[in-house]
Amino acid sequence: MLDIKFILENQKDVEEGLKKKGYTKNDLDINELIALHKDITKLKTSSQALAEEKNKISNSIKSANVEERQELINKSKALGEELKKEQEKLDAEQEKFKLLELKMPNMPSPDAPVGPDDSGNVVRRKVGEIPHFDFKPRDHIELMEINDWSEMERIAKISGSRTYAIKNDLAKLELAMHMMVLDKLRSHGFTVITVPSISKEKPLYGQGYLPFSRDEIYYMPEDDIYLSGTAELILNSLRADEILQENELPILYAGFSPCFRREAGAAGKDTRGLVRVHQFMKTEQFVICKNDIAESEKWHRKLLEISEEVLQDLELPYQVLDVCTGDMGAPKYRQYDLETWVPSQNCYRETHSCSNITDWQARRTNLRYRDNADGKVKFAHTLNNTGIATPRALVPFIENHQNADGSVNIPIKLQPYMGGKKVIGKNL
RNA sequence: GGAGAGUUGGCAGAGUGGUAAUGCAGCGGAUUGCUAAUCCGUCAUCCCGUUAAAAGGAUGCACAGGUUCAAGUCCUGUACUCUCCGCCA
Repeated sequence: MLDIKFILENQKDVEEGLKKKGYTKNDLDINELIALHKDITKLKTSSQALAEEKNKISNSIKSANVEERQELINKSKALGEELKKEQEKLDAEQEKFKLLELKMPNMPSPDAPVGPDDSGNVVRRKVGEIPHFDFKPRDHIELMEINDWSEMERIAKISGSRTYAIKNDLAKLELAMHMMVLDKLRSHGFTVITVPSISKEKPLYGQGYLPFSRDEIYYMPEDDIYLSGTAELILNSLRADEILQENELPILYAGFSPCFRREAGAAGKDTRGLVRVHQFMKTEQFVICKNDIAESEKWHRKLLEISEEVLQDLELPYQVLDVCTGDMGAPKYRQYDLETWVPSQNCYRETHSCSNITDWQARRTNLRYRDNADGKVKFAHTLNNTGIATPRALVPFIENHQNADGSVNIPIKLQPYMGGKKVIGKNL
């Protein structure tokens, strides 16, 4: 959500920002928004004048004598009727305004690459060496089969497509990765928190999932409840409607939760294996900081650095993608994706997504803090990044670390979380 | 699932249908000076207005309705919190 005052004062910049994000006038016309705002202001002024008059009369009734009293009551009643009509008009206009306002994307950073879609994304750097195998490497599905690590076919009959069941050391590995990342985040000052995977509707608007991508979300009508696609949803609303003290900031959360996605738009993509499933586990990094672009950009770099560290600890080759304006989602100001090398696909696949949302979400959740310098109440900035998401992260992990016999090496940083094991596999 | 109690500003906490007390914290100012105290203003959103302020006004007591000239206060519904009972990993 953008401040209407900002839109009024920077109309050209906002139009430019919308264009960069790939919006046309048909998608979203800010002139419509501005016209509505003008109407609303007019209606407010006239209805407030009416309310003022009515209040004056009402307040005089108490001390009026019997003769005057009935006349004043009648007058006030008449004004009340008039006011009600004005109010109804105002409410209708405001409702329209709100709907439009919720559709307004965040303005992209001037530093973000400009492009229409993922073709405009820019690789900033590649880290780690792509492995060269002196044997024919297996893909993660074969590796799971020969090591007795999964029940993919059986579980599909029970839970449907895009689900997974993994077992033995691979199941342990999944949890070990989360434990490692949670410990790392704790050492960086994050508060470890496990959060629900169910949510009411309002937080989805707060995050900016709605009104944009309803198709992606599981909904349970009997309870009017949604399944969360990420802990970001919950963490973003955890402090909603609060006015924090500046010295409480930054707030750093390391949130762990099962995550659910319908993958409605992904039919045919990644149908086999662990890359794209309806239910997964994610450890999420979430930051609430001051309304200061230098400050939130600092945290943006920090979050990216932490997830790069995670991939380095897991000894996985990856690249840092600077996501372009047309490919980043509506809430984002700047977005970096980390893509990790997947040998069987001979390409990098997204495993982390690191975003600076500035105050766009905080306006939607009404999350504010009192600034120490001027005592004013301001909207906070929020940021989020993946810590680790499984089972997707297991795909590059077992493929990159595989041996000729199908066993998989465990990097040294992860070994403590695997009971000291250096290698896992059936024949060990 | 059942019974009862509750929800007032950043926090604490009054409020019997007639302009939301008071204290603490924050911010601004004044004053005295001795490391702090005192006093005044401000301290949720919006309108009008202004170079910027000030002054003025509207709204705001969990949310949504209703009754009334007038609702924090009365009525209805919903959400949430607490206590007890039931069920339960």
